[in-house]
Parts: sequence; C-alpha cells; structure tokens
Amino acid sequence: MRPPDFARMLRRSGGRATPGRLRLMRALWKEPAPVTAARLQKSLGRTLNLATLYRALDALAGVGVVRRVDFRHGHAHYELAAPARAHHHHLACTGCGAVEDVSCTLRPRLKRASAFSAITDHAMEYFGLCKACGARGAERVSRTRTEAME
Amino acid sequence: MRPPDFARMLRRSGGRATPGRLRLMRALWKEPAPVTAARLQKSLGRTLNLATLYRALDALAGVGVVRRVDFRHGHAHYELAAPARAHHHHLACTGCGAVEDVSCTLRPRLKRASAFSAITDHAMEYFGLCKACGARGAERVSRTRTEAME
DNA sequence: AACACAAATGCGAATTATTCGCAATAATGT
DNA sequence: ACATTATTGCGAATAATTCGCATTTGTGTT
Ligand SMILES: [Mn+2]
Ligand SMILES: [Mn+2]
Ligand SMILES: [Zn+2]
Ligand SMILES: [Zn+2]
Repeated sequence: MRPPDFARMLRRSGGRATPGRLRLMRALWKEPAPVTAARLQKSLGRTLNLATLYRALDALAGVGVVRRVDFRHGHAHYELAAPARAHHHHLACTGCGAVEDVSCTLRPRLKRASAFSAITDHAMEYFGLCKACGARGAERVSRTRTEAME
Repeated sequence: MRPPDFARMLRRSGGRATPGRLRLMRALWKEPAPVTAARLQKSLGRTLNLATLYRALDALAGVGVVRRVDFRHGHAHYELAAPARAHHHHLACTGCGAVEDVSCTLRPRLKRASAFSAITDHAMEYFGLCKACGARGAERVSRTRTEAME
C-alpha cells in the first residue's frame, strides 16, 4: 500500500504542509504500532524539536489526523488515524509491550438515550500477555520494561 | 446500598487495613465518578500525604480494587473497582467534564486467535458532548475547563 | 514575483503529575 | 509481647508535556 498524499491531507485539515510535518507523517506511516513523541523524534533523526513535535501531534490529534493512545505506560503514544489508517484499537502485552491491532467491535452508538447529545470518539485498549510472556510466567514478566514499551 | 467491608477487602487483597486506606476507600465509595489523586486528597481533608496516596492507589489498582481511568485530561482518575463496584465504563463530556457510567458491551473475549495467551483487562471510554454542552455549541465549549474535569 | 499574515518552529525555561529515597510507624501473624 | 514487613510522611527528584517569545516560512492574494 503506497503512502497517502500527506501534503493534501495536512492542508485539507486546516494546517500547512511544512517539511517537518510531512516527515512526521511519513515517519508515523511506517510505524507498525503507536509510538511515543520521543521515539518519533529519534526516528526523525532529531530534526524536529521535541516541543514542536508535541505541538504538531497535539494539533493533528485535534483534527483527527493522529490518534493519541494510552497504554498505561505513563506517557502518550501516537499513531496515524483518520483516512490514512482504518479505525482500530489495540491489544497490548503488559509484559513486553508487544502491540497487536484489533478491529473495533463497538456498537456504532450507545443504544439507550443518555444525557449526551453526541458521542464523538472513544478509546479502547485491551491488556494481556502475549504468548511468549504468558509462557514465561506472569509475575516475573510484570516488572520488565522493554524497548517496545517506550 | 451500604458500604462493603473495606477492611476485609483490603486484607483479602494482600494489604493492610490502615486507617488511611480505609478512609481512602470510604472516600472513593462516595464519589459518583472517577476522581484525581489531588481531589481525593482534598476530600480526605489532606490527612493523607499525596505520595502515600499515589502509592496506595497504585497498589490497590495493582490488585484490582481500584481502577485507573484516563479521560485525556493529562492526569489520572481513580474509582472503586472489583467487588465494590460493578465493572463498567464511561462517557465523558469533552466540554464540561461531566461523566456518565455506561455498561460494558464488549464481547467477553476476542474471538479470533491472536498472538496473545490471555486478555486480563481493558480500558474504554466514550467521549462526546453532554446535552448542555451540545446546545451551547461545540467550539465555544471545547476550551472550557470545569471543576468536574479536575 | 513581491506581500501580508497566520501558522509553525526552535530554544530554553516552566509546569505538573507522579515517583523515589529513607527513616519512622504501625498492622498482622505467631 | 515480638518479629516481620507494609505503609507513611517528607522532601527531593523525575519525566513528560507545555509555554513564552522571537524568528522563520507556508499560502493565499495582489
Ligand atoms: Mn494501531
Ligand atoms: Mn464510574
Ligand atoms: Zn509480551
Ligand atoms: Zn458537557
């Protein structure tokens, strides 16, 4: 699958197609799983200031181009969203940090009428142990921190 | 509904029933929605040191007595879990921070075999606009920070 | 092609939530 | 009453994320 037209995507969402944000998008496009801002910066060869990167990620998340994911690691992870990548969720190993995409099985909207007028988004992550970690024994594993968890 | 036997609950989960943790449990029991550590401390009359509170919440979350909830506010929220409160999720207003409980509609487990040996937990929150915020207009609302969001 | 203006960037400093080290206490089982 | 070990308080440390501000640079328009 070839990369989308990021420049157009950025402009369409009300922003500018700066070289930095284009590199950011291309880097995210290659990531198989949500990454931290720090790792993303590293993968960009440090060419983008971290504060700038955070601002970009925040802005892009604001317009739905990027999704922020919480794996309970104490820091945020980001991945491409919207038109670039199909909506999905994750299954994360609490032992080694391995992440697997899972499709969204949520009913389109909550059935019962609630005190809400609109539901605009949702977050959902599954946590468990990958086969490897499950075999190694849950306890020993639980205090391991792998590169994959960063 | 009368409060559970927190002392027993704490001991059964491998901890001690200290006056501090008992107060903590009772305070959580009264909260209608997940609260931050800071707010919880305040509701405890500052009688518990914040570091201690964080350690307690972390320990209790570890044994499943407490659940940590992420509303994308930049800080964690906590609520009673396990036997005390039935498993559920939330619908949070991105305008004013109002929170409504929603039942869990997730299939017990993912059907397809995955590279995982066990799924032990999951997080899921819906985001949207409550009727009040929906009426007031989404944009104006989006930059409001209410006490309910703390 | 030259302009005008808002958006984006870099840098360093500031915030904030959360965690740690460590010595002192106190809960629990014997 | 005793030994063991979890829990606590304090202050200091971290780590992630954000801010202020001056400077640069896209982009739409003359
Ligand atoms: Mn993904
Ligand atoms: Mn709740
Ligand atoms: Zn694993
Ligand atoms: Zn609202």
